[in-house]
Amino acid sequence: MSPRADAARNRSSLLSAAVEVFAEQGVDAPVAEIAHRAGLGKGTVFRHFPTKDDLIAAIVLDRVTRLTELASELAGAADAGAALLEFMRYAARQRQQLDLSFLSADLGVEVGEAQLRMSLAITALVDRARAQGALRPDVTGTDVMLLMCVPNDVVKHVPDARPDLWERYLAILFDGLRPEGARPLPPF
Amino acid sequence: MSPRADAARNRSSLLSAAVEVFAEQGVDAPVAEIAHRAGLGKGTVFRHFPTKDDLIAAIVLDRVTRLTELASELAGAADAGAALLEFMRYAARQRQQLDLSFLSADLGVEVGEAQLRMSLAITALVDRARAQGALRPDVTGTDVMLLMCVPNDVVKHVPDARPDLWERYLAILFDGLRPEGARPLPPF
DNA sequence: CTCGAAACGGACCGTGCGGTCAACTTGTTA
DNA sequence: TAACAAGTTGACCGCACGGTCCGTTTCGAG
Repeated sequence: MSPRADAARNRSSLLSAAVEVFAEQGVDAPVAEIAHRAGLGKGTVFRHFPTKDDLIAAIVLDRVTRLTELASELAGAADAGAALLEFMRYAARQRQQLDLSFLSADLGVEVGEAQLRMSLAITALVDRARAQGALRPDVTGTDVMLLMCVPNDVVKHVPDARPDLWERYLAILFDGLRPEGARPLPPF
Repeated sequence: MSPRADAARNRSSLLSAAVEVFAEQGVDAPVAEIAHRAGLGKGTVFRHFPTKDDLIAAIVLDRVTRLTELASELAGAADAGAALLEFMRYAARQRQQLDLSFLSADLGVEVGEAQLRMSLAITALVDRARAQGALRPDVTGTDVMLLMCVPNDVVKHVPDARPDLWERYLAILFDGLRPEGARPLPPF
């Protein structure tokens, strides 16, 4: 049986509302607020997502999937270094709109598998960029995956920052990933 | 009137216990746990620190002050670049032991002033390093202050990481701050 | 040693949250 | 349109936390 029409509509309303509310108030925002924003009752939220973490997981899954798709598309670009930079820009923009850490906090197996797929796609991108000499030889896909959240995390600490301030720190970070003048790295 | 001897002792026990507990469980750890760890009653915590935030502020104040002192000492070093790197290493180690963000979250004026003093000391260090050609021309003290938390924040996302993994990301970051091969930075 | 003030302890209170449930409404299908 | 399953609702529950309060203990000055 496919879900009832209104149920499907409400589910997606809830997801939109959750993204909005989490963006404004952080993930600690009460579930009731999300329900209200979607014009629904609190019980409905729990009908669609048995637990608040399940709701968060659904959002994270969507975002991780998008990132994976972009990384895969970019894998064929001629200039892998430029492609990687574009990927990191997209990730930063996505994270600027809603800051959810999708790395820690084990949310279910489904998200875990999606994270793994993303990790693979990023590693492919990084490997090509490194092979083309756009990255220092000792940097890995895992490094990039960990570092790609940095620009937003940094900017979060400055109040009233211009919305594109993260570009500045992405630039510094990316210069640190380049081969020019790179000192050998401590081991993983 | 100076405080009673046992009161002073208990106050410092509470601070130690709070550092321990916050390090293990994060700042959301219940106050009762801290009291228990110090072998005291919950009421005693609130006698010394009217609010949980006041307790956190006391810890932050201590750590910011230490950083400021170190930065001041290092200001006279011959190699300002090396001095700055050492400063960032100390900051990372301190933050590894207990991860408290002392940048956001306005904790009282006292902490605010201490943050300002630290900002000044770091800027002095950075200015000297830049003048010596150890840093790219367009990087500022504020940049470094924002970025010095990065290595720990990154490592936080990887479970079971070797305790000195932050060194790797500090190295990448610092290479990004160096003048070699630096692209011009987007504005502040 | 005495005694008052300072410090302590932990039962207690209010609040806000995630999650439940049983009565009610609505979409769908035959 | 009848009738049932699917969906919705918001009052309700339990819990955990920050903070209060007052009876009790302890320090230390005289």
